[in-house]
Amino acid sequence: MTNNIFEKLLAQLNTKPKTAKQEQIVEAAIQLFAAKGYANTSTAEIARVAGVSEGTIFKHYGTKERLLFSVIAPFIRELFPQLAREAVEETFTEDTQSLEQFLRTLIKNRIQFITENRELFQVFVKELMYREEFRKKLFPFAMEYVPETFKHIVDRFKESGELRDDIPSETIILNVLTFLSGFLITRIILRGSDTISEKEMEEAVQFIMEGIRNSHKPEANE
Amino acid sequence: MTNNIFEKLLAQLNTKPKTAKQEQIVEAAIQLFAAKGYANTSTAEIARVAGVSEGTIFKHYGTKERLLFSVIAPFIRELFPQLAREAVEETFTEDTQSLEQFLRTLIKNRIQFITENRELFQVFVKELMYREEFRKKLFPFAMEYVPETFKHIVDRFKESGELRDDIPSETIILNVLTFLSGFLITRIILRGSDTISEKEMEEAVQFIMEGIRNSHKPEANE
DNA sequence: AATAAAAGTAAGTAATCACTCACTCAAATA
DNA sequence: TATTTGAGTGAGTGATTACTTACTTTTATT
Repeated sequence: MTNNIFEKLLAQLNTKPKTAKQEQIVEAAIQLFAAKGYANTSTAEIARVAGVSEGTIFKHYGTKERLLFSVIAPFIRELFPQLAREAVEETFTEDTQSLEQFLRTLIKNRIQFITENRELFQVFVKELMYREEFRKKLFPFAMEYVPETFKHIVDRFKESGELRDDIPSETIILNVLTFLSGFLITRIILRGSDTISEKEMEEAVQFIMEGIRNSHKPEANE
Repeated sequence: MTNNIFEKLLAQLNTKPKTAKQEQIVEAAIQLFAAKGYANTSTAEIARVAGVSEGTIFKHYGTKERLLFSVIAPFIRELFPQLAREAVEETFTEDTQSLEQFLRTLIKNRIQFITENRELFQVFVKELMYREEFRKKLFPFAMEYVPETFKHIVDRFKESGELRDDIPSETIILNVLTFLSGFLITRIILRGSDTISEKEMEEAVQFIMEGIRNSHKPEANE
């Protein structure tokens, strides 16, 4: 059913020549879906906000659901493959010196992208929670590309001794991603921040790097 | 509008003598809200699953929204005040010996509670994302009780030298909560786990305690 | 047993939903 | 210039929505 729609949309992304009204529709849809959620937004309201007839929406997108995927798909394409390839390569060659610097740059890069596309991120996360088939499509996708790209970087930092080698690389990557998803969801969605301060990002990097234990003072001296 | 509904429900929680049909309604609502989301679940379907007339739902709860809050409110009451008071006191007196042990016990305690009430946790998180007024009610509530209760424990572990004292207690608590929310959301909601393994919990505790940096080997020896 | 109050029901209601259809119009093509 | 094509329209469509109302049944009180 919904299985191949997503893939088809991802494939035909660049071949789409949008009309002016189509752009108005997409813009209105993003805004309304982010604010009220997909299920609570009617096609009539989208048409009204877009300044377009309701029929026009269905002329172009066929169903309400296909409009949703047309809106989300480009965001996902930018979020993940870029994360896994371009952004990493860029960051990695730029600041090869230290793990902490690499992590800091990468995190700031992604946080900036997401805060710039806050509404899309909101729509994406909310629908991710409601749609199992959507998750099933995306998890292998994310769980293949992301660790694949990070694995050799993690391994390299292990060899340099900067990264602890008593924990499997997969576990390390998973834990960092877990913290980051918590960070983004609480800040962008729950708190509704439109920006995240340098200080808060720095605290996050610190936490990922060091945890909370005081490892500078000797422990067994009591 | 919805402002005092939540508080009223929280207040009158224990004074409610539920009938058999009321319990069937609540059970059906939890199940359906968790699976399909509040907005995608009709009162007709709840009535059908509960084996009850649709009118009975409105007899008892008045509106669909009040049914939702009747379902969520007890969960929140158990999740937060217990977290902030009973569970902490219990854990703290039980294992006063080490920070790591305290953290481990507390985390396992909360993870167990949430996995035991997975459906309610799903409903809670999803609605939290869609309802701003709901968040505004809950954030002060959580941000008052939780740090208040943890503050003196964190301070105590700082004094004992087990917890790093170069970071404000509030930041430490916030970072731990951020990781935990990410942990629970990705596992319970996105991955849909019905249980979380001992191993995975242990890895989470490790990450919170130590981060990812290798602090055992000397860094400046190259 | 009589009465009152509460619990439960089934058939409504108006409003709203996603979506369709017959149509116009403008621009490209022949 | 004649014709085709695709964008755009707006008044529909039946289905579904949350909720109401008039009524019956069950339970509690005296």
